[in-house]
Amino acid sequence: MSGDLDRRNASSVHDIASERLEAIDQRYSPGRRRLVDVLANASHPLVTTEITSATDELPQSSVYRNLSILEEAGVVVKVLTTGERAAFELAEDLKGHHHHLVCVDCGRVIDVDLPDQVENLLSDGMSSLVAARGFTLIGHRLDLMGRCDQCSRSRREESFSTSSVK
Amino acid sequence: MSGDLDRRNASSVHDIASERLEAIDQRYSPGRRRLVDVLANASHPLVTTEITSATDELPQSSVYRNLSILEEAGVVVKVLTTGERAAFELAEDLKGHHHHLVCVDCGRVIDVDLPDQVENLLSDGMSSLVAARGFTLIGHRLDLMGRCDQCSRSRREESFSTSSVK
DNA sequence: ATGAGTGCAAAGGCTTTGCATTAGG
DNA sequence: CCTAATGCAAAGCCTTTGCACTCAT
Repeated sequence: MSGDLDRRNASSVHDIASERLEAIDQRYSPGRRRLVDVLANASHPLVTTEITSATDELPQSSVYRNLSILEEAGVVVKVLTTGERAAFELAEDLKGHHHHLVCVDCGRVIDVDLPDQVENLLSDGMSSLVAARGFTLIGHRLDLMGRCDQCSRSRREESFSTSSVK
Repeated sequence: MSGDLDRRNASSVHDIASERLEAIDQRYSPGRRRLVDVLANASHPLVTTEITSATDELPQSSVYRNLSILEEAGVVVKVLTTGERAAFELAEDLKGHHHHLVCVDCGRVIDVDLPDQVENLLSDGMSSLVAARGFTLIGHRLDLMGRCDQCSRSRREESFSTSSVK
């Protein structure tokens, strides 16, 4: 289901992005290419502020506008993790199928891969279950929620200083 | 990990909500009770507009403010589904552990339960994987993405009218 | 009476849109 | 040349906040 698509090299990402934009009559402009570049090099979904600061030659409006177009073209997807601002990453078939490991305290997100066994269970294994609800299964989104080392540590320190208050 | 907690009856939900608010020195006011009621009767996470229309005796500000307090108390959680507005549902231990079936076209969300086999795999089975990344596993969030009957149907109709354009 | 909770309205912040300018085909 | 893409600024929309009023303790 993923396989060879998981190992897109940098150039093919741009090629595909270009193709998909063409498919909806859009150009692969320098600004859009820049956005794809930034997202391709990120190891986690980026919120708009991260994107604008990483590409500060691009004005906010262009970032938002092009992100929206890239999303429409199926090049990027909007992902929602901790509950604050929207974040973006490359579409699954460009970035490779993966999941997120989210720190419930600081909101940090790390990309992770799951064993094939789990992936198969979540794709093939669930199709009948969703069919019973009148749905056709297309994919899944799994976030593993936890606490990162750093946050675990500061939590421990807190417990030391404050006995039980707050 | 869930078990008996999964079958909260209506009264215990309010009892627990009351307890948790007390725990952070907040009252279980009528407005807050109303919000819990609405969320308890929902079969899917509600966006704020759904909540305000369901409880139109409550002004927006109270809805937001109380939702925020209920969240702080651990009575409700903010969930993010398709990528637009924030939605709310009762906390896992009040509503029971479950997952979401999301229509990628219309954004409709339905609550679903997964087989124990899958749940176990996602909880116990993944802890070592996340530990390798320096995380302590707390839980998981799984959305099954698909297309609902209704959207599948309108999609088929589209294909009839337009040959391949757009 | 005293403080929490409420409601209205205004402010805030992220996101979108209008419009004139620039650039690619 | 003509349309798409860009940049700036203004507008929009969801959400938060200030402040006075009401209710419960």
